[in-house]
Amino acid sequence: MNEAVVLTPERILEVTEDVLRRFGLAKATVVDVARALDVSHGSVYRYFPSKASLRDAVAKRWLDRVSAPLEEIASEEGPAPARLERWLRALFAAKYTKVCNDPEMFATYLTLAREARDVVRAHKERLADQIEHILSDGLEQGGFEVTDVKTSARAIFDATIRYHHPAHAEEWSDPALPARIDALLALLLKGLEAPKQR
Amino acid sequence: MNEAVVLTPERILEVTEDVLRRFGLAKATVVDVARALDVSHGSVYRYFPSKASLRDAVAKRWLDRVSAPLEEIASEEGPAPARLERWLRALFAAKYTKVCNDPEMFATYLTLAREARDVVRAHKERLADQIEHILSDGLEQGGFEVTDVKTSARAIFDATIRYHHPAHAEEWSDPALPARIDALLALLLKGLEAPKQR
DNA sequence: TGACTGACAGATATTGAAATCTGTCAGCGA
DNA sequence: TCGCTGACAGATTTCAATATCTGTCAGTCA
Repeated sequence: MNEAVVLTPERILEVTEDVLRRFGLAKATVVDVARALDVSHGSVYRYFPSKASLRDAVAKRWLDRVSAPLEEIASEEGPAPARLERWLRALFAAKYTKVCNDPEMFATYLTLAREARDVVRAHKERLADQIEHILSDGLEQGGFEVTDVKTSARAIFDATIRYHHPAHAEEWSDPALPARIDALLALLLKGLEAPKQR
Repeated sequence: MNEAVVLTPERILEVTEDVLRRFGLAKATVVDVARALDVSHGSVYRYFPSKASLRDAVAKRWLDRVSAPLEEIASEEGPAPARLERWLRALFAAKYTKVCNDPEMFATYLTLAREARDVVRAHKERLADQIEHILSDGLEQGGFEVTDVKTSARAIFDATIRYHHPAHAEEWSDPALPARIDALLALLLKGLEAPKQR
């Protein structure tokens, strides 16, 4: 199944994701991963110093797949308010889609992420930076009025946490979800908005 | 220790809290509670149909001790914006104080609350109603501009969830917490604010 | 009569011995 | 030389026997 290709971190990560999908987080062992790769488990330790570091790397891959497409939106041209709204909705949709399509895998990654605290911190910072970038554009364009871009970016991230943090995923099945998101986004965008007249 | 007083639901709840504090959630049994009350465990089942219902009642008591003082603030007189800010800060402070003073007991109640889903739902609704009341006052007074009071109340509740939902308690030790709260509240209050001039 | 007891059945938790896993490393083979 | 193997020690998990707990109810006692 796995041809005699060179062993690389990348290949180990791919196979690890596969093993996690088939065995589940609790059952998946380094020995399982090694078996799927047709090597001894000692070889895996040549590339990842511990099981924890392997798990961290898997978590990072997963989170990067979330933030990469958002980076696209953040660095687009055009009016910042609409772009911020699009960016936030994309973030919510990405998380929402993941839970709906494969709740089991979502739970796996959630537990993984809980343990990979540094990886998650970096991910959050990356997202906050993207918001910050949009806010900066909005300031220049005159559409936004904010005193401190960095602080406001964190505030936006925090204020929307209910719709992107996995701890609240259970409540995303609420049928009133779209309405609640609309209300929240309207409130936040109005809070950022520069006064129209004077 | 426990005199031959009549057995009441109230007394059972008090003693149950005590037992939870001493034994911890995992170890506390109905038999322990009965022993502390100097009755057989069968007697406890006369007042609470199951261990789950006893736990629910304990969770409710705990949550009521949070919402009662907030009710005070919500029904005060005076300008709504300042009152909303005070109400939210009181909510954050109540939760924050609980974690800091007795993290173990906080963890116990957190687990308890996770299982008492109906009780928690009612608690959240009660809080949202209080916000709604303040927003209504603000509408009348002309300080707030909102299209739907109920929806906006939910949005405020959701937007501040990071600072009152126990799932995020671990992150409340961030030294930048006060600054982040200030930024979030400023953003939200600006979002609710009625335009000053025309 | 009605609040309480205590023995009971079935469900759940604990425990300790056995199995498996993680992480290391000396040595093998290309 | 360099990547890999496989055996090993100590840590962790599993599993089945045992103990404890939950929820019930016929019966006691004030």
